[in-house]
Amino acid sequence: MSEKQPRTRIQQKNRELILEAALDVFSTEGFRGATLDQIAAQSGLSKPNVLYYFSSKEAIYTQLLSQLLDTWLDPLRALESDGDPIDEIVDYALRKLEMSREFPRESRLFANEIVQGAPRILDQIEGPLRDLVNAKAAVISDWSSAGRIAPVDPHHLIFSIWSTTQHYADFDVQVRGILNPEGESHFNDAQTFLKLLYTRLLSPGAP
Amino acid sequence: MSEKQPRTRIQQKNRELILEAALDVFSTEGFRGATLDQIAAQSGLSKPNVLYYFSSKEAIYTQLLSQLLDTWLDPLRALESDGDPIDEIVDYALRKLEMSREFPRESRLFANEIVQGAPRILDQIEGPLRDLVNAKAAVISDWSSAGRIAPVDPHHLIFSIWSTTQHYADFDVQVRGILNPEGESHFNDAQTFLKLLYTRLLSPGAP
DNA sequence: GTCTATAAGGTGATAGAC
DNA sequence: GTCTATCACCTTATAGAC
Repeated sequence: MSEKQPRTRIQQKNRELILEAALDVFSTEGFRGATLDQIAAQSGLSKPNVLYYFSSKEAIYTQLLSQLLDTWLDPLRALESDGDPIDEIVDYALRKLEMSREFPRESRLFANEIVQGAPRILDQIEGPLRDLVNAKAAVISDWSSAGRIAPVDPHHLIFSIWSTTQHYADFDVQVRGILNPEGESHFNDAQTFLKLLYTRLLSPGAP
Repeated sequence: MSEKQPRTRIQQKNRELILEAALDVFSTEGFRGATLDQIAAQSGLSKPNVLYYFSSKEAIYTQLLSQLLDTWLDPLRALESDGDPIDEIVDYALRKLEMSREFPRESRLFANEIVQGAPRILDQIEGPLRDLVNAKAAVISDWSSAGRIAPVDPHHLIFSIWSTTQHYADFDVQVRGILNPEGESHFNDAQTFLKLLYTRLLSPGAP
């Protein structure tokens, strides 16, 4: 079902070179916009050589997507039902923001895929992702019922955390174009803002 | 500087047919992913005929982009300094959400463009968009200083409104894949959530 | 394992008849 | 204004020498 297993050290190394280059190219050009020429040039290998390690352009892309989705959901998996509710949710948002800072290419790869209708990853969304989200939404819902956080729609809360945090990776060009920072990072301000946003939203005693 | 002016009624009609079809195709495939064949088929015209009305594929795309950016910013322009601060900001968010509901293709067109580095619209972002955002951020900042809303970073507040609202258009496939609605709309829940989110964020008396 | 050469099909754009 | 035919280029993928 998966790609052939790498055997030698050089095979392993070259496969990683290709995936690293492909992440660069696919994340900024999308699947259709990327070319094997670009990936080959970026990886330092020849085009036929790239196709020696992966059977097709699509094989590289789907390999990237599937191995990334797992890591991408780690922050949500880490949301625990036995912690302090507001801390758990705020920390989740901050972990997601940290992912946008550290792995913007991965975020944009997913963004490209989803904006274009998720033709190659829809199954994963309606399966594993959906289940995980529903499980965590139930946890949040319990906190809400118990009065430990202000009443809130758990699914839309999760969507808002995704969108506000991934925005700093996916729309990075726009954010920087507006804030016009000469190299300085806006992530600290974003962090402060998001902490405030979700603390105020969830603190009990709101309407 | 712009395209040739349409003269006859049939020219006007065909140009609109093409732009409408192009919006469909570009918004789901991105610039590189879209083909003239698709646009021609979708518009009901032949491929050479499409190129009779627009000099190139790129001409269609840039025409779409520039005429859309203007409408896209209308909700922000409508934010007035002499209204009730919280109402103004919440209403702005709701207007943006309404745009996502009514014009998801336009939202995705921009999303595709920005995620891929905004190669054809960066000037507009660093120019008119930046100026408008800074002007409105100043208004919000004044409200904050006057104690009429809780202290908040105005730029990141605007970013969060963009991201949370456009998410329902740009990541529509994901949202529906998770909520799994059999045709029923989730926009009402989104509306309730966003109203809550920004009301709680901005109500004076928060930490 | 890596290369050059090339096949095979797609794609943007133009020519020229009507 | 619209069509058919077609060019020139790009892109994925394979063949086969080394």
